[in-house]
Amino acid sequence: MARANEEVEALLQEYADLVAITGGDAFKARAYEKAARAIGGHPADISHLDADGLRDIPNVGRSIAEKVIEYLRTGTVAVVEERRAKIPAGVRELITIPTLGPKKAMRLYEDLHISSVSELAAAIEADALADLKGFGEKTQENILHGIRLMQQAGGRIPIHLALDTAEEIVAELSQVTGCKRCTYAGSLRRMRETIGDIDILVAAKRSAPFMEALETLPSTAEVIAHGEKKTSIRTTKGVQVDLRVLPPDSWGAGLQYFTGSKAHNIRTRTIAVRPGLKLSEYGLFDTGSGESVASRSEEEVYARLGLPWIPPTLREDRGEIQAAVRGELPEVVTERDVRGDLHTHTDLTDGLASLEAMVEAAAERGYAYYAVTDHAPNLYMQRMTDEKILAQREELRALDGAHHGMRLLHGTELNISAEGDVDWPGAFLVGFDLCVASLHSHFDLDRRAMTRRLVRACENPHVNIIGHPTTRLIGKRPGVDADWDEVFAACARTGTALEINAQPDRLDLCDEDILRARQHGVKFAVNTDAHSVLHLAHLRYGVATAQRGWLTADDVINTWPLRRLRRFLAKDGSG
DNA sequence: GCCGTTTTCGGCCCGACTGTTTTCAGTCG
Repeated sequence: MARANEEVEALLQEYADLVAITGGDAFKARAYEKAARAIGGHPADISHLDADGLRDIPNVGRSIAEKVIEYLRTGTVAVVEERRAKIPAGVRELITIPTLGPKKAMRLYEDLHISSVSELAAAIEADALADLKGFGEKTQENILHGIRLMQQAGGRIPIHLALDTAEEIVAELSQVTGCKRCTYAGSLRRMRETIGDIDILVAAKRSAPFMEALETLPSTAEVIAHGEKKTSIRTTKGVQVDLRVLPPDSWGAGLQYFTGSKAHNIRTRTIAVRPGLKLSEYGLFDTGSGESVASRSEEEVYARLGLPWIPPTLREDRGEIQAAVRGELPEVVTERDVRGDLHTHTDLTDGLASLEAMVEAAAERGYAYYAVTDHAPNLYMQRMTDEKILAQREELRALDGAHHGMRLLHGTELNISAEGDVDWPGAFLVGFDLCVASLHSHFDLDRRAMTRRLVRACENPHVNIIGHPTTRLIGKRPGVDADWDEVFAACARTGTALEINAQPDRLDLCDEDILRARQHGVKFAVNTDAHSVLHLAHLRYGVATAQRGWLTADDVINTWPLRRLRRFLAKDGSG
């Protein structure tokens, strides 16, 4: 993804927030939000576009195009700077607290001069909000709860941001003379859903050129520590990056060591002890002679311990070592196994790209099939109608097979009501090739009602996949409360797949839920829920999550040949 | 601020929930 697109997206979103906070025209704020999203999701690099080219992007008009040009030329936009001068950055941070929007943020700032999340938390603790209009007891409670949720993320960053940063740095350091190997390790290589800091490893004889290269990158804001073996920096986005340079002969041992997890490493080191070996980041050594017996590659190190190579996504000490010893490691699903995406949107509802553009992009990924699943009518803001979705079906049928023979499936994303019903009657639903059904409201039902609701959705003969099942947003919203074992059992019983939603802020189901669901014999669908062409590439995060849940290709319905998938979708027991 | 037109102005993502201001503003999906 072009960096300029992301920068401009962030800038326009910031301006939209500032307009909303300062009480500007709500439609103006929304116009900037829409433009931000459109530019962020635009497949081409905007830094090569002129004003006319920019205006060809939907929701970008003359005024915004001018501001983008101003930004690309000078690095700033005057009107944004003006608003920034009026509103401290911390005030904008306030609206990231769930249940706290621009109006309340502005009141807190104007009346109490609160301009950071920590100040707000302190003010509530000190009962300083008592006389403030609109901040009753319950509101304060909700805000504190929201702050706690944010703090639980604990400064960890979402995986996709970490991966983008890491890949850029790896690309840079790989160019440095003397670089034998370079990659990222740590929780990022294990593809955990959030990342604390980024570990980069280099294999080279001399470390200094790499340390210097890292310190002088344009994205480096601060050098935290500088040494011969390890250097730590903080990027302009506030992410800590640790670089370690290893002797080329230690590459495998170092990679294994720095990939972790800590618990996995403790187990591997313990295994080494019995045959008289010692495992460190420099190699596997014979305790008696001190001689290295393996270190060049991870495969070699694991093999010398009597283990097969273990995929990084499994290295969490969740039984992978024991499984490896027994020769029962799962052959985890890979991105290459996935034959199609079964949950995607177009600009008929809230997607950014046309049906044709999405289909073309999907075909370029080499998919054998692809489902379009726009929102159904009960998500009122999307204004779906029978006519619109049927017209889309016609359009889709006309495109079917036109791109590298990729087959198109017409679907929809239904809304599961509080009672567990979905949008259309069965007679209409039967016309779809597949139906995803998801929760979009009523997240706070009690456990029994929520469980019943989800089970009822599974029992609907037209519902094939439960989309983003827990509806959590990482660092923002916890998943809904349900008796998941009962839901998983219902999925297995009814032939309803559970989605592994690959959006990096969802990753829903999460790895641990997948492990549990798998015990019930549930099948899964790894879907991107793409709202733009670029989102199709988020599949990697969903696949990694599936791997962390120990899934094989056989567990994942969208790795299956179309014929087998269709039998599953028929939901009549033949799948 | 964007868009489409009924072309320079009026509509734009609608409806529900929540808490509180007891008649509705703020937030969310």
